[in-house]
Amino acid sequence: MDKFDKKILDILQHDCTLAVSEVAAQVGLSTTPCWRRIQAMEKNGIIRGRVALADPEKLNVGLTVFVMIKTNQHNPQWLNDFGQIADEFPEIIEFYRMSGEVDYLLRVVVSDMKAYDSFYKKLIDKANFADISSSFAMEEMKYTTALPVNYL
Amino acid sequence: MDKFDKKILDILQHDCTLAVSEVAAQVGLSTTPCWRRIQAMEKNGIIRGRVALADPEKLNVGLTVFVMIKTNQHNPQWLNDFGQIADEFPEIIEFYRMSGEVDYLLRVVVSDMKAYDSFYKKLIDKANFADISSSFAMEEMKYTTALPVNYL
DNA sequence: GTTGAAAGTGTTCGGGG
DNA sequence: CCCCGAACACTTTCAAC
Repeated sequence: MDKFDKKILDILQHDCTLAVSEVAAQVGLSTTPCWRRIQAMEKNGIIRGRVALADPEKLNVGLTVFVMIKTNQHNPQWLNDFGQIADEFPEIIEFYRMSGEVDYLLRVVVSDMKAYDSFYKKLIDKANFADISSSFAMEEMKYTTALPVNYL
Repeated sequence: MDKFDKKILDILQHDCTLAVSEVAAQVGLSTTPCWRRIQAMEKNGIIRGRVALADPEKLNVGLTVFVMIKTNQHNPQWLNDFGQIADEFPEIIEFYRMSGEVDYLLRVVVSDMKAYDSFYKKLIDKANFADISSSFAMEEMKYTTALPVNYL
């Protein structure tokens, strides 16, 4: 991972529709080596994939809710079960196991409060929690899928 | 947004490297109308862009921290200033204005605890907070950029 | 909506320095 | 690392149904 790879990755993390020749020009390489570097990063998994990003408002999922969950069943079985449940809900787009007070944190996207209530009921119907609390996002100030490349 | 558009969008949200002909086959359309639908969704902003996704571990930003912030300056000026500060930090990849107890929530990615401490110091140096607390993610159970298409 | 086809562009590699 | 170049695939349109 030299500076060329970092630049290439930074560009592609913001826009992957660019032609390889265009990327090459921006980083100061010719097409062939630039293309080879991209191939390499795809092969070794640095680049996980390329996806289209959709507009939440236009998809009618403008409400983001963070759900903090505490459990009293701290075993692999429960964790595994809950992981599968989370996979079934397309509304759950992020899901972390946490340290500290809260055991799990979810980011959920729905259309509105009513839809969230409906989601909430479905969720607690499927899994058992010691405690669950919801925090509502009023505004998305920043959202990027581009990871910083300067910790290397 | 009929069922064809939903299917197309769902596919592209998971993989946008597919050829239009491939997408068309999967949704049960021929290439031309499928291509037209994609163009339309790009034009009206349903599709915001196409990006490459990178692997956090391999980029050395495997530690996700959620930062909960309270302020005592509830005015547009402070909000605007803080928004600009957040933009300057590539470690801040998500940033929400919240309702309830917490005023703002950040998702921050860094390499390790030491790097987070360094980030933390830089952050509180630039902005003034009434209260700030950090929650650390132990494990990323689920992360997807694909929004659900069934709230339409 | 469909098919088929043409033209332009980018990819994906060879082989050269 | 650079350049050249050729084969191929895909995109992008158009015309006709």
